[in-house]
Amino acid sequence: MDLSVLKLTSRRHGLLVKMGIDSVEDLLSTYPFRYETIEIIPYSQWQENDHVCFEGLICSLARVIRFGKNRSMTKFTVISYDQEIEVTLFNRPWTQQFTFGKDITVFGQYKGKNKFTATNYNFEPLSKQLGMHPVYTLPQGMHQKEFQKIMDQALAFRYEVEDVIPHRYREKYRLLEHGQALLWVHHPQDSKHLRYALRTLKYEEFLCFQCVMQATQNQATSASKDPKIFDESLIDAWIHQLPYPLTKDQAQAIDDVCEDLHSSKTMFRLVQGDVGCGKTIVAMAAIYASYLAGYQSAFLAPTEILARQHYEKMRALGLDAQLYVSALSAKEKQTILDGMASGEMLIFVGTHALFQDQVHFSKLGLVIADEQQRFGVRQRRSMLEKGKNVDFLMMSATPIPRTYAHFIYGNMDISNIKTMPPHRKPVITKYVKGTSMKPILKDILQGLQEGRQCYVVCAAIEDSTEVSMRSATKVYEGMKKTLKDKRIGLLHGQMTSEEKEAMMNQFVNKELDVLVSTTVIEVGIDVPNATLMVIYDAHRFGLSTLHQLRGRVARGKEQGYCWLLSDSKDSQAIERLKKLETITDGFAITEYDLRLRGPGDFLGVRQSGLPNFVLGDLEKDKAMMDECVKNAEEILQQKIDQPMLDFISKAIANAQYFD
DNA sequence: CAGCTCCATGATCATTGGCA
DNA sequence: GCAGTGCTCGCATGGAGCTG
DNA sequence: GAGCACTGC
Repeated sequence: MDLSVLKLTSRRHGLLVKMGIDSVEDLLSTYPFRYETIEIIPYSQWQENDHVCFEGLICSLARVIRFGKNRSMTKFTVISYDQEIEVTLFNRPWTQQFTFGKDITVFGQYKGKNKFTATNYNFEPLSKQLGMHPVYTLPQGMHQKEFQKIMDQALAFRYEVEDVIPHRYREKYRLLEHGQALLWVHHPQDSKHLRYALRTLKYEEFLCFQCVMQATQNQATSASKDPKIFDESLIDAWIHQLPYPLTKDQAQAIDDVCEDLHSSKTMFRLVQGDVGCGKTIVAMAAIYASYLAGYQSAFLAPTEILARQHYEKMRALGLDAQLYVSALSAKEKQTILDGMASGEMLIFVGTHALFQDQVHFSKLGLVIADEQQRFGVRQRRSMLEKGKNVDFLMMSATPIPRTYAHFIYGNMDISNIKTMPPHRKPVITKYVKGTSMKPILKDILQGLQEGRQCYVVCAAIEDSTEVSMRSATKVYEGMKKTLKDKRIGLLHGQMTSEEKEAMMNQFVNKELDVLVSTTVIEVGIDVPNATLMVIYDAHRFGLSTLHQLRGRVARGKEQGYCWLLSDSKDSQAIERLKKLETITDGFAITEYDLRLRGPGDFLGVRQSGLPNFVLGDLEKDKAMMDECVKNAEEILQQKIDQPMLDFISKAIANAQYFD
C-alpha cells in the first residue's frame, strides 16, 4: 500500500523515506525499539534517584537561575501527596507556564529530601497517561509524538495488509490476527498484550523465513539425479597416499559425501569445522570421486589467492585441476573454456569468474563452495544452473551448533568436523588493553627474531575502503617507525589484485616479516611460517570472526600466538574477548556469542552466515523455531496456502533474506 | 574521521541545625 | 507558491558506541 | 518563541 493513503506533508514523507519506509506495510513493521511505562508509585516508596512521576498543584512562583551561555534552571514547588516537592527543570526558562495554582504532571528523578529533577512535564492529568508508550528510533527532525500520529493513521489500515500466515497455524498456536498484533505492538495496553503481539510477529517472521529458505533449497534438491558411479577403493587408495592420516570426522565426512554422490538424490550438504580442521581434503575427495565418475566439478573460492592455493594443493595431490580466475589472459581463459565445453577438462577451481555467462560446462556434476556465506544465494543458483541436478557441497569455517543449523539451513545435510588434526596446537590468545602494541612488542620481536612472520589485522568493516585504508596506513606507518629494521608490507582493499597478490607472494616467500592488512579476506591464506597475529580494535569483530582469523596462525607445527588489542571500555566486550583466551572450539564460541549477544547484534552477520531477525531471538525462541520448520514443510508440501506460496515466490525473486 | 543516535548529567539559593 | 494565522512543543552538551 | 501545518489567495 502506498504511503500516499496517509495524508503526509512532504517533509514527513521525506523523513519516512529516509528511515527506509516506502509503504504502509513498511511503516507498520517499524517496531518500537523500547517502551516507556508510566505508572504511579506512591510517595512512600520513592527512593533516591528513582525515576518516578507525580501530579500536583504548583504552589510557588517559578524562579529562573541563569548560568553560562544558554543555560538555565527553573525551580518551583509542587504540592503532591501532602508534601511540598521542589522541582528543578533545566534549560527551560519560560516561567509563564508554571503559574501559581496550576495542575501539573512531572516526570523525572527523585533526588531525596523532597527534591526532584524533572526531565519532562505536561499539564495532562496523570491518570490519562498511564500505561506503556512506544519509543521508536527516529531521525532528527521527527518527534515521537509526530511519528505516533502517523502510525495511528497507518494502523487504520492494519487489516488491509495481506496476511500470509495460514489460519490453521494461528489457531493452533493461539496467535493473534496480524492486524491485532500490529496494533498491540504499537499500542500495548500492558506487557501481557505486548508479549502476545511479539509472539505472533516473531512466529510470522520465523515462518516466512523458513518457508523461503526451504523453498529455495527444494528448488535445488528436489530433483533426483543419476547416481555417480565410481570405484571407492580408488578413493581409499588416494586417501592412503596423503601425507597425513585423516581424522575420524574427516573420514566420516568423506563417507557422507560419497554416499550422497552414489545416491539418486541430489546432494545438498554442508561441511563445517574450524579453520585448519581439514575441510579441503573432504572437498577434494568429493572432486576426485566425481572425476572418477566422469563428471565435471567446480570449486568456488572467495578470493583469487585462495583459489590459487587450492589449485596448487590439488595439483600436488594428483588432481588434474584447472584454475579459472578473472586475472587470466583472454587466451588462457579461452583454452580452459574450450576444454570445459568439450569435456576434456574435468576439474576447475576458481572465483566469481566461474559465474559468468560465457562459462559453459559439458557435464557439470558437482559444485563446491568454500566459505559459503560469501556467495549469495543467487550466485549459487546461477552456478548450479550450469549443470543438471548438480550435487552441491558447501564448506564453512564458522561452525554453527546443530540446533541453529537445523533452523537456518533447513533440510540441508550437515557433516561436522570437530576433531583437529593431531599436530595442530591451539593458538595462544591474549587480550591486550589499549591501542598500542607496546606491551607486546617484546614478544613479537622475539618471534620475528626466530624467523617467524606476523600478521597485523586492522578492523575494516566490509568494503568501506577509504576509511579502513587510512587506519591501516596509519598502523603501517607507525610500525615502520618502531620496527625500522624489519620488512613490513601493507595490504588493503584499494590495491589491484595484482598488487595484492604481489604483496602476498612476498609474504609467502618470507621477503616480509610483517604484513599489515585491512580486510579479512586476503588473510585467508596458508602461510605456515606466520605464527604471530595482532588484531587491532578486536572488539569490532565478532567472536567467530576472530576465531577464524586466529586460525591463520595455526597452520604449521609451530605454536601460534594471537593478541587482541582493544580499547573498548565496555566490560561485556572485554569479557567476550577474554573468553577467546580460553575457548578454542569454534562450535562453543558461536554458541557463546549467540547466547551473550544474540544474532541480531552479531558483528558481521555475513561472516556468521546467520540471518538477522528483527524480533526473533535464535537463543530464546528455539521451540518456536522448531515448530516453524515443521509448518514450513507442511506448507510447501500441501501447496494449498496460496498467499504464502505467492509470498515465497516473490521473496525468492527478490532474493530477500539473502545477500 | 565524521556524523548519528542514545543516554546521563546539569548547578544555586536559601534554609537549617549544630557547634563554637 | 506565498504570506498570515494559530497551533503545539519547546533543553544544551558531552561522551560513548556504531557506521559509512 | 520557533517551526510547522493549514488557510486563503
